[in-house]
Amino acid sequence: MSKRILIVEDEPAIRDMVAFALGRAGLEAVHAADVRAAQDVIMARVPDLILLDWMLPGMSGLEYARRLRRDEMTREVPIIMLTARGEENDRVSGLEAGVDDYVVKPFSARELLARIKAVMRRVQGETDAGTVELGGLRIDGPAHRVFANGQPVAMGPTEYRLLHFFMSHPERVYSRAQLLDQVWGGNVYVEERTVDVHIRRLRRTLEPFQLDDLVQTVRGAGYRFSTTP
Amino acid sequence: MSKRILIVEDEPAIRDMVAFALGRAGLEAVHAADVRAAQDVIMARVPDLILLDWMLPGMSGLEYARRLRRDEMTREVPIIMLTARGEENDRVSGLEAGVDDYVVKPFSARELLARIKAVMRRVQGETDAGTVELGGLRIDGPAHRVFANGQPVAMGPTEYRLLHFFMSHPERVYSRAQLLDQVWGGNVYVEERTVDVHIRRLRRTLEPFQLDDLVQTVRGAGYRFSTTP
DNA sequence: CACTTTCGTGACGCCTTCGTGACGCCGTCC
DNA sequence: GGACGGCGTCACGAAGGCGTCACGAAAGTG
Repeated sequence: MSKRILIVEDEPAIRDMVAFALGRAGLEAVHAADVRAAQDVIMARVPDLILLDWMLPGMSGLEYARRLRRDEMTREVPIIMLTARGEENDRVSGLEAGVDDYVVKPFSARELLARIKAVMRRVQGETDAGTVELGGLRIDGPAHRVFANGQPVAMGPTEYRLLHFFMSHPERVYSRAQLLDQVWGGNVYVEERTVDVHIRRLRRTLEPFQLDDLVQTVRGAGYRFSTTP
Repeated sequence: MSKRILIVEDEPAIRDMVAFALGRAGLEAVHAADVRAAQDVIMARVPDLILLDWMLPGMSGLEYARRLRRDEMTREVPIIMLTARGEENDRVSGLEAGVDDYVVKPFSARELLARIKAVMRRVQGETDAGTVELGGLRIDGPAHRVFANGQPVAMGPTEYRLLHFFMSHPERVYSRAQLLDQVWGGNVYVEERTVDVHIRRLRRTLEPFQLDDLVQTVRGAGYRFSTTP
């Protein structure tokens, strides 16, 4: 199954050039002219990477990028924005909104491919299906439900996102700042210690199932989800 | 220990602007006017990120980037290049040479900081590196864990950093001053004998596994990590 | 064999980091 | 509009590390 790239771009010239370049590189290009069409494509199959034009009919690309980042399905799909030259402030907003990289028009096919390659290599190994099962815990992504030893568990939205992130990236330490980035989403302004509190709440809901030691503290570094104490 | 950024740039105007911006953001800026000076800085302590001017006296920045990528010490330090506008082909060569990102002059301090932040976060999450295995010891960098003969070992943060540094640079003697630079970070004022104490603590945690003689004393010179007594 | 230098080691007090309960705010649901 | 649940922040306390010191052992030095 080859990598599928979604191009959200309304200018036919660029779209065709990109599609041609991707095709030659052995990547599958899917094209959408606006946000509505893009959503249809995503519903059919979540792409491996999204090329997003800065200006879209009806909605700015930046706004759409934020929306993609909020959506559970597309949260971890890398996004490369295609921008016109200039507008540094907005480029910053994009990076802060979670966009992975930029390519400035006019760009060469060669540059675009290099960027795509770099971004995909960067996120490799972090691919994520909706449902995860690990160490007595199971998360059913589509159903948005958690089971501990087969028993359904109730928890708040933030706890859920935190647990989901941890289970998608086990055996790895994340600092409070990283968790704020990944779980709370790009640039919310929240105290770092807030993470501690939610770790506590997550542990408390897992306590009745003796699963609270899956969430481990690494002093001076952050937290880790691991099945081996 | 704050993050240390090395700026390799010969134009004083840009250098000062960058240093000022970094300082305000709580990052430590170290500056070098040419490649030779940069190497000196790196020898003192490997920086957390390198800002590299495209044109340098004596050597092109791209060439230097390649050299940094070949060197064991700096292989995994992210590099951001500062380039003049234009020359897309070369930008591609840079990405292929392992440069992590570009900032095009003239750039705003805000954009630079956003890029730096993005790159550091990216590298932090991605790196499989930091994983070392040597002489019965294994350090899992991402998981922030140490195994001795397969058994997990608990230790404090400083012990961990010390061991990690030693295992990344085995068979080589480091003076107490060098260890303070590399492990504690440049500008901390601590007694040199403090190193002794942490060496002692590291040995003690390795003792139960008969691995404590990996850390060797070189009288009058410093300490060494070696698999051959 | 004295004498000096260097290193190992245990103990101690301070400071940072983390866990935890409580509180107030805000949105949602009856 | 009242109740409720979830979230972010704070304050306090406990625990764990860390840096320093002092003393003794070991290794050079002459």
